[in-house]
Amino acid sequence: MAPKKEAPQPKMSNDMLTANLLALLKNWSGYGYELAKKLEDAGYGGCNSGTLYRTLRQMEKSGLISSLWDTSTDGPARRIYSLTAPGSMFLSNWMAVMDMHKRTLENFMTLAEQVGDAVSPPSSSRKTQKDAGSDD
Amino acid sequence: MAPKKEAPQPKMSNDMLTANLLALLKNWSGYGYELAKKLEDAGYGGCNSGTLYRTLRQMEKSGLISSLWDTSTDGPARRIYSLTAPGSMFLSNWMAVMDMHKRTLENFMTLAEQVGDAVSPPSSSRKTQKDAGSDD
DNA sequence: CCATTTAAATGCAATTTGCATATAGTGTCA
DNA sequence: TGACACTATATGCAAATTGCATTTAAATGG
Repeated sequence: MAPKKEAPQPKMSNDMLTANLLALLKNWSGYGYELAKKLEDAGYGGCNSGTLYRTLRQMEKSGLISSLWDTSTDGPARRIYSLTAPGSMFLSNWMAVMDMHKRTLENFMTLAEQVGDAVSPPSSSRKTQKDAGSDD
Repeated sequence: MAPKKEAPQPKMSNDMLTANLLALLKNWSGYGYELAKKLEDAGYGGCNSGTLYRTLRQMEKSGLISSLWDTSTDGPARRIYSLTAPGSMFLSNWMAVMDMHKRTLENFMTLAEQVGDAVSPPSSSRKTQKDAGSDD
C-alpha cells in the first residue's frame, strides 16, 4: 500500500556539528579523520567526511579553531586543529543558546493557560471550514 | 583600524524555529501573524515574515501541523494552524535530541582526561610547525 | 605493481536561506 | 474618494549551504 507519510526526524544543524567539534577540541588537539571517528563512536550520524572537512576549514576561516600540519607520523600529513579563544566563546555561547531555547520551548508549551482568551483550543469550530491547504 | 574579526554568533536553525512554532501551537490554534508576534515578544530574533510563513507551509506539507482558513473576522483571512499528532511527536523528539546533544557536548568536553594518550594538549610541539592555513 | 587504508579536499546539482517585493482585505481621515 | 496604514499571507531570486560522489596523495602489504 501507499506508505503513510511519517513525521520527519529532527536534523542536526551545522552549528551542532560545530559545537561538537569545538567540544572535542576542548582540552585537546585532533585532526579531521580522528574527529570523524569520535563523532561516529558517539553515535553522531548524518555527517559524511566531505561535510566534516569543509566544516573544519570554515571554522578555521572564521577563527574558531586553528590548524597546523603534522608530518611527524607515517601516512599522509594530518591537519591538527586546536581550539582558539573565540572558539571557546562560541562554544559557551552555544550552550547558553541551547539552554535558552529549551526554556523558551517550555514556556511556549504552557503559554495557553496564561492567556485564557485568544484563539480557542482546537475543539469548537465556528470557523469557515474550507479544508485548507488544498489551494497551493 | 581594521576591525578585529569577531567570533560568529550561534545561529538559530530552522528546526529550532519549527520546534518553537510547534510548542506555541501545543494547546492552541494560531495564525502566522500572531505566532510571529509571540516569537518577537519572546525575544526570538532572526526571523523575517517571509521565512516564517514559508516554514509554516513546509511544516504543513510534512504533516506537522494542519490549517484552515478563518474568514470570520474583519481584515484579511487568516490561516489558522493547529498541531497534529506527528507534530507533537516531532516536538518531543526534538527535545530529546536537544538533551542528548547537551549530554554529548558535556561528554566531549571532559573526554581528554579519559584517554590520557592521543594527541597531546596544545603546549608541547614536536610537530612540523608550518603555520598552516596559509595554503588555501 | 596493484589494492587498501589513512587523510584531506573538491565539483556540482539540489536544496535552503535572507531579503525585498507582491497581493489583498479593511479601516481612517482629510 | 482616494491616499495611507495596518493586518495577513505569499512569492521571486540571488546567495549560501548541503549531500554525495569523486579526486588527490602518502604509505603499507602481498
